[in-house]
Amino acid sequence: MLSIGEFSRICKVSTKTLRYYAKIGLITPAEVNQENGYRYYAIDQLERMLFINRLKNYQFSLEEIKDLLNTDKQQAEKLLIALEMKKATLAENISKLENKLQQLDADLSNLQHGQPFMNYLEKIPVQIVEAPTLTLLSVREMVKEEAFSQAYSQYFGELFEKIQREQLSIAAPPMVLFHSQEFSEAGLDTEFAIPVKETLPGTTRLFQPGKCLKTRLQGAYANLVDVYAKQRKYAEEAGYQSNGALYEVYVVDPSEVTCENELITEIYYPVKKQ
Amino acid sequence: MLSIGEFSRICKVSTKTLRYYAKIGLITPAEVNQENGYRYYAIDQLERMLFINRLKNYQFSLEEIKDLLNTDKQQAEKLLIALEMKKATLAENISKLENKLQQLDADLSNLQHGQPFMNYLEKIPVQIVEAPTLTLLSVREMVKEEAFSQAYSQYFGELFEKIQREQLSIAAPPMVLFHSQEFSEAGLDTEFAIPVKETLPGTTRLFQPGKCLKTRLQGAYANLVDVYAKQRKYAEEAGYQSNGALYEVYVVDPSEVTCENELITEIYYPVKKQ
DNA sequence: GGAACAGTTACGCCGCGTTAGCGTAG
DNA sequence: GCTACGCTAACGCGGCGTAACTGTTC
Repeated sequence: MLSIGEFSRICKVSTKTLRYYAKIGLITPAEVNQENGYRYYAIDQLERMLFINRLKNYQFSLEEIKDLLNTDKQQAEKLLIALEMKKATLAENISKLENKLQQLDADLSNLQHGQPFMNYLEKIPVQIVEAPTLTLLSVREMVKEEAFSQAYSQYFGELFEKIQREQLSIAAPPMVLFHSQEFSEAGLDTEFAIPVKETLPGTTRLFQPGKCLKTRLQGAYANLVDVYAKQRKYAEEAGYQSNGALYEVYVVDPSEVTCENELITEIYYPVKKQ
Repeated sequence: MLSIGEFSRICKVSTKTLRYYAKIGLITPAEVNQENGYRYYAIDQLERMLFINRLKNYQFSLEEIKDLLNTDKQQAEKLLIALEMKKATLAENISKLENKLQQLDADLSNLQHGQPFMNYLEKIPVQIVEAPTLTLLSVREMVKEEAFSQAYSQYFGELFEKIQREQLSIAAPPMVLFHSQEFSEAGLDTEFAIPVKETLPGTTRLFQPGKCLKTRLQGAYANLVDVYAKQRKYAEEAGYQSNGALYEVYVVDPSEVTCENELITEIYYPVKKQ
């Protein structure tokens, strides 16, 4: 039998943590002295504790670990699935962090070349254009932000299939319209669209954005927010106001690009004079 | 002037978050209506908000961000330093995660080949050996766990320098002795040592571990804990008890290795019969 | 007059660390 | 009798989300 301190030293887990784990039922000492409440752990419990540490390392929550430990029997199966899921999310986290690191690096080199970090809004160019009228083949759905990239591939996949089936011809790169500019938990009212040359009543629709603020963005989608802000600011200063759904044109397809810096996106913000 | 909702939509920041930021003084609305308490933000504040988002993305805490925003004047300098530090910690985090991913993958493939994940303790081999007597050149310091790898390079660097200066000859790979097996905030009482052939009174010391449990570990240091546990268990079952400082021999130098799997470490646990 | 928006206060989340105040083992 | 170790209970942390209830704007 090991006292909580001894157990703590061997596993490199603080006594506070051990008491906490006992409280939440993750690992309870093999024996508790009834008189003084002292906890005593069996040597065999080391294994359980190490297992907990390992899973914790893999970013499992204590709740998940408890669950995995409690399904004693066919854990092999369940554990395997859980590990594979964790592996996926871990890999995802890593790639997100790598993107951030890349961006940070870009910002750093800007700064080192004397570019003022804070004035980037000034440098985003905005044009006023008469946007071309288009015929769109589209689907419109409520999409949550975190599910956007998944929705993107799904809906454009469907649209491209339809284009092939109906033997339509593509007139311009794919685009997305945001009908609500709300930022709510329900997600955004989003229309995925591909401009086509043909007009099929009931299937395609006419899109006439009219006068727009237009910005061409090179680089990661994380910079889109900057463009939105810049366009808002520009509109305010030039006496324009919003006139319809904001839309983006994906000039370079994200799936055909190795580095985010190669992405090119055009942002259109329909406006009218106040 | 933008209402909190409009501001929220443009920056993609929830209103709850905006109110929270106002409370902690990170970004306070340009104007607050005295009658109804409504917050109104200036278009110019977009820039500050985007800056906050960017830094948050780079893993700055709100406290740090506040600090960076408040040093208005020479922020360029300060910002640069802060960004470079963040870059370093970010890179470090990424590599830690990559190590975890690698380990997870190893565990997964073990599982898929029918190796029971939970029984790894059984598979760690323990020998009983009469450990050789050595002459050590060493430094002994209190080291916190998180600072171990830094201390490792620092102290072994000093020791190697000394060996060159004094023209000593190395007798065996470097090793580390843990005199306290306590796991406390003060750190561990750690002795970094290199076995040498010469004996210099007052400089080197004799080390006679005697009978030891010995385990050779191939792979990441994260697995060391498993070995400690296994040796404890083995000792208990075989009727041994601890007899002096546990020590590790770094057969393969961690700085000369690209992949953690190539590491080889020997763990010695001095014991005597009960 | 109702929907959508605004406000406040208070509590919850995770995974412990940190007092504070006390009893116990060796 | 001292020191190291053990106990409990309560609060704190970061960064908000959520709930509950109320008031305001359009």
